Amino acid sequence: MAPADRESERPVRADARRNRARILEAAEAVFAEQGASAATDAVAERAGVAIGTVFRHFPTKPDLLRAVVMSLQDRIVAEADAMVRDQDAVTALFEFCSLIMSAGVTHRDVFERLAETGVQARVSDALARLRSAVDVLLERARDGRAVRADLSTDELIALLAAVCQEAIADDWSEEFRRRALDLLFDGIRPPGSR
Amino acid sequence: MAPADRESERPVRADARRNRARILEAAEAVFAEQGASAATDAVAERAGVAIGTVFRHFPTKPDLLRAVVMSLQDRIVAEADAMVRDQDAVTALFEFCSLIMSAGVTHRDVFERLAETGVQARVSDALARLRSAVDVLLERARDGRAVRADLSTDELIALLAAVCQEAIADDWSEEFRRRALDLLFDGIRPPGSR
DNA sequence: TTGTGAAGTCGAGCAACACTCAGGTTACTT
DNA sequence: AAGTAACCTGAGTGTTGCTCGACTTCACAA
Repeated sequence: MAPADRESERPVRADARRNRARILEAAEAVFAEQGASAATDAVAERAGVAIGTVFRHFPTKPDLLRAVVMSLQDRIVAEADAMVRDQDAVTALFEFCSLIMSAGVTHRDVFERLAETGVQARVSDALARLRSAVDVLLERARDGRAVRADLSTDELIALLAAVCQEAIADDWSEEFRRRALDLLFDGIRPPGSR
Repeated sequence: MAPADRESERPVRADARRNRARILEAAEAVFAEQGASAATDAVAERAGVAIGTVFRHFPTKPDLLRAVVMSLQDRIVAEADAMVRDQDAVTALFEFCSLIMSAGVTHRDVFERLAETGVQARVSDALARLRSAVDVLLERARDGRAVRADLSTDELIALLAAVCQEAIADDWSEEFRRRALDLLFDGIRPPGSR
């Protein structure tokens, strides 16, 4: 019998893990500089590995691009998640939405260039990973009568994602972003609460 | 002196115009079947012309894809434009938004496949071409006290485009689409008008 | 320490694709 | 009918995503 079948899988070799990280880092830099249409060779060179290694870790180019997006989203998600834990006010939901939009617009150039090659960085995906956090915020807001009672988490996420996505795509100014959220929230508020 | 300098450009040759139309038609069919990553050869073959001809009319592949999108949008825009002229009720604005969303979702598969190669079929572009129509509808709605007075055409277009875009990307059901519009409009209505 | 095998790396090479261009063809003008 | 510019053709070029068999390195055990 195998000595240690914990997880039933052997641990990833150290050099492999190191190379993976290097490639990801290089890819982010290269794609940010030259756009998503940059050749994979460039990524390999910058990472200090051969082409084959890149394709071993990320079998296809979309896979690599997706990984870059995920790694970016991870940071945003972590940031948003931390914020939720700090805030306790009823307005936290609004602030949260505002933060998500700002974060998206900040990394706009990278998302934009990635989109050129057909890799969508869907805001709704990022928000889906924050579903439990949104749930908490929404329930608190409902209790505080800050939003209408019949609003579901799915609906909130969908609308927020929609506005966010467009804000990124069209590079809305901060003023315009705030105005959009205001309009959105006025519709979300319960009747007669203005 | 030139005999007829009307437009100062010679008319396009008949065969060229014919070929352009054929290529566009073929491209729409091929991309709908095989996705936007289909080779340009396939389009040329289907259109019954040589590769060079395709690239003469559409110098780059994104150009071709964009042209396909434009031709699709043209139909939707025409449909929406006709609707605006017929309707006269205050609810026309809502119906208009509903139509735009439906049209987008109907052609979802084509837009989706085009997006794979990085060609965005932006709803906001289509709406920008309908700006004057939206303007009319919005003014009517404002006069009828159906929307708040401080809502600008740009804001309306931006929000509508955002929701539409997401509806297409996430393939919202008709029920969900209606719900989203309801939420959006409740926020657009003037204070105390529910 | 040293042997062993699997996991990882390497990079020349292949296939597919976007795009070019020199030469032949066709549609308009006079 | 003749001239000419626009148009079409399709083999060819350069680039890119990806493969694969030979080689190397790590992890673990004896």
